[in-house]
Amino acid sequence: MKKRVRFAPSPTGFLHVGSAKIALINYLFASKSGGDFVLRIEDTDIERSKQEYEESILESLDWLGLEYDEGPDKKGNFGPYRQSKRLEIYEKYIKKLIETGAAYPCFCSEEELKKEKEKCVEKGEAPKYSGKCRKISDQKRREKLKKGDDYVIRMKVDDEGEIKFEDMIRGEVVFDKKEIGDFVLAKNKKKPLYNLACAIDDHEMKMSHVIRGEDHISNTPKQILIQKALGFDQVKYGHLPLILASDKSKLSKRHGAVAVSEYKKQGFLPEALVNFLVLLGWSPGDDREFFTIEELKKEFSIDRCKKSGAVFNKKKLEYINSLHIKEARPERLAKLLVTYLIQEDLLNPKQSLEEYPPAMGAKGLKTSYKTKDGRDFSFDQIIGIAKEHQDRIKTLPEITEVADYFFETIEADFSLLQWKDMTEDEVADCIDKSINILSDIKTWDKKQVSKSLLEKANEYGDRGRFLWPLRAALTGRKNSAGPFEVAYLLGRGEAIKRLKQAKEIL
RNA sequence: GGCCCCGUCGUCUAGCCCGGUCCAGGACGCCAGGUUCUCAUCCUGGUAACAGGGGUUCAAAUCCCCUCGGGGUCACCA
Repeated sequence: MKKRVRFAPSPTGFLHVGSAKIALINYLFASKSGGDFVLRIEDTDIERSKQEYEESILESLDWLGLEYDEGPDKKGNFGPYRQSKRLEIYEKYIKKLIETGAAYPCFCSEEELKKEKEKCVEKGEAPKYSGKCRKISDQKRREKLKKGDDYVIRMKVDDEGEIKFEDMIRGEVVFDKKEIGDFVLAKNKKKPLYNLACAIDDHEMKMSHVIRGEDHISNTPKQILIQKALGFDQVKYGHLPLILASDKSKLSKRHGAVAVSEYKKQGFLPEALVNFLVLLGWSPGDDREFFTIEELKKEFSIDRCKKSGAVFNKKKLEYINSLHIKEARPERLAKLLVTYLIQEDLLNPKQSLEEYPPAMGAKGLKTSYKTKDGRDFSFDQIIGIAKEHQDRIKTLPEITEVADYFFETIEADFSLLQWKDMTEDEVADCIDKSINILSDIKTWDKKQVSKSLLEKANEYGDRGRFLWPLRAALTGRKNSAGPFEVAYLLGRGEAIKRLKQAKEIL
């Protein structure tokens, strides 16, 4: 039978990396076997659910590349995919549960319940509803209902027996029924609560497996009880360990960045986050660590998921990110980097209307760039910079620190230009030679620039005597990419200009 | 506190099911060295763990029991 799994976030916040991992595992589980991956929005709590959160969750999922087959913005045979649009379905089942006697209305006030609970806690027992309203006679119940008394709907759970289920990750898990108590199914017939809606939807949407976080493990017996009362087939469950903060507690906002969107902003690549997340609790069984999503789709197996929680280690994320940056296509990287360069004001985009020849009759928007110090800068140059820095940055925004000299005026003094014990004359001579070489190059391409400069450098016993002053004059920095590449990417005009400028201060 | 879950280097993990090949392998981090005009990359080496205690066995990280430790959950939230 075709596997069907779901990711069921509630739109009460941005997509948390922990939730993202759950979504990812579901996605991979489905992909591996050609099954379906469904997105269901659990917005039964209308107070806390927000449209903007739903949108951001969808956006994050899209960014991560976790495409779902069915969902609120996709077609599907089991919709609607928002619980707030499925109220009639729940109502139907609530009626059925009451009719069959599996559930009953409870008229206890919240204050009453609170007192009862306090008593339990005092006695050192687990707080549990007394079952008081179970004993109300049919007649009295009808009267109260007629009178319009406030009530909630509770599930009848006897004290006898236990609920067992075979967890895909943990093996057999057993709960004593007497620990559960008569839990609330719905605030009223039109306001279902989580466990009810979830159990019904998992059945109605034909889920074969439910893979979710460990924090749901204690909800599982309740949902099984509902499914049994309604005569549903039992779903297979799997509870994944939580992502932990460095203090080993559940990773939450107080620990720092938790939203997927924040990691996007911080300059992590989606495939890197995915790669990192999957490694939190899963391994292929050998020493491989680098995976693309496509590889994971083939390689992933739920049997290899660990039971214990894993600490979110940002250093490792950065490392994984650096690996994926190295692998990324320079064109793509350049587009991504531009955002950060613009943000830091190193680059300014200029959009202009581009008119095609009248015969083609079209117009388009053309983007060109100017550097902070007002020079034209082409997208090809940015691609070159991306290529040159792919193995120098761990996250995208670092580009503004390591490549700023390409975009603004630089300053170099003698102490910077000097290599070891070189004199001012020697430095000046080296710069003169560089200017001549660059001026004489016929075709300005990377190979030619490198070759000509390297030939000269090799004439020195210590290449640094030529290369260091050159690079320092070009970049104004102690640390940077190599002089050939920088000279080439800067362009002949700017490179020579910078060299002449360096000479002036000598 | 009740219930449930978990426990291999600081962290992510392999090994555990099917005891010996494990005085425990890989990765991140950190430290040292090499390559390089510099930095980064890259390469080499080092650092560091079977939570503890009992069993079972010729042999235990691996099987059993107990203890300890950590986490999750106990809503008319999801």
